[in-house]
Amino acid sequence: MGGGRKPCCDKTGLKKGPWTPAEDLRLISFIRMHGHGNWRALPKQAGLLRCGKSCRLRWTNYLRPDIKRGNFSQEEEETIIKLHESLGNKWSKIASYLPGRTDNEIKNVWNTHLKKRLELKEPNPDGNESKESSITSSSSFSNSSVSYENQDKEMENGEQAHPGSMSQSPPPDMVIMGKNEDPLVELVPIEPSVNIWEIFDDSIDNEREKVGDKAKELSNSSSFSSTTCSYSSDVPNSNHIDPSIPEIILEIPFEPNLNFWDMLDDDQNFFTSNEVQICELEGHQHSTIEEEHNRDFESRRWVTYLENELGLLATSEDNQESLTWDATDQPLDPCSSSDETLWKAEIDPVATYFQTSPSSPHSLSL
DNA sequence: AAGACTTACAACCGCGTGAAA
DNA sequence: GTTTCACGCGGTTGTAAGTCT
Repeated sequence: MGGGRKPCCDKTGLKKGPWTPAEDLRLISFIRMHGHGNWRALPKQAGLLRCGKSCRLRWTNYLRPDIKRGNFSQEEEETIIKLHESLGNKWSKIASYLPGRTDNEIKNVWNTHLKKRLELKEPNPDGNESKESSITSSSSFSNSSVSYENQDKEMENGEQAHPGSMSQSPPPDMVIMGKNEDPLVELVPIEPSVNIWEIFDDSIDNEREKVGDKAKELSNSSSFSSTTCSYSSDVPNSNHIDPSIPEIILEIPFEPNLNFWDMLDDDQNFFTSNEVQICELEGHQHSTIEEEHNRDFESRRWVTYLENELGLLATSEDNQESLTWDATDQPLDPCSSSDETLWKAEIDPVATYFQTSPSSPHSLSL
């Protein structure tokens, strides 16, 4: 055969540029349901107008559940510097020593911060680096830092780190860095990540629980997210699509202006405020357990709302069948009285969130 | 206040490589 | 053994956001 290298895919008609929330959602839900055994075929199966490469990149660099977002710690930066000394520009190799960090992210950090810092340091090795290093460690991620703190507190309150992240890693608060053969063995703290999977997991798992035979396997835990553990093992890495898993990702219209990332980024505030309103309406007290309960509830409702906004709920009969959990099944939560109206009324002001710019994870770092 | 400039990072592109046919 | 396919990697680019003047 031969004839030179073929392009990775037929680019005609394919979308390029920033991903929209709808695309993200579609990709996430598809991978969540079917895994990503074949990136080339994935966009077609998922109904995405992207090439497989683009999907893979988006997933591995941004949407993967074990991505740790936010600023690089001093330890991480030092690790990168050391590893770069010995490995050079082997970003993926370096990334393998930094759980939750992607090669792309590390590459960017190196090119934007660390390289410059080292260049600055070299002529004056005695110079104090603390000032420079603070550029990356503290400059641009205040919001996510706050979220980390919140999550830390939540975990102190007994909630486990999201099991979907770092599923292959040692205990969530600390991991042994480095492989056996490598001299670079360090302990690097792993911060819990701001994780949209806490939302997606819950909603999607709920759907599976309610419509599929897999339900019983998944729903035997009393805690909210513990059934969603070990994402990476949860996602089948094969081409096989389990016919028993209901298809729920089919008809998401592309809405480039939806900005659910902002909401996700802001979910602390967002959910809290709505939580307060709803619970005030319904006379709930704010015990810790109830807060968790309510937040989970709001998360689910928000996803429902999002799906509704995206047209996911009402586009195909099949989908509808599998997506009626919020309307036909028993309430998801004691707080829920199936008052979609109330929910929409509460949420509508937030809909303005959806109408600004295309989604950008930047907001995480602002 | 507005334009210019800089920074940070998501995304794209092309190539290398291993597996399968 | 050769060819093709698919994936992953590293370099580069585009652009939004932030800062400076």
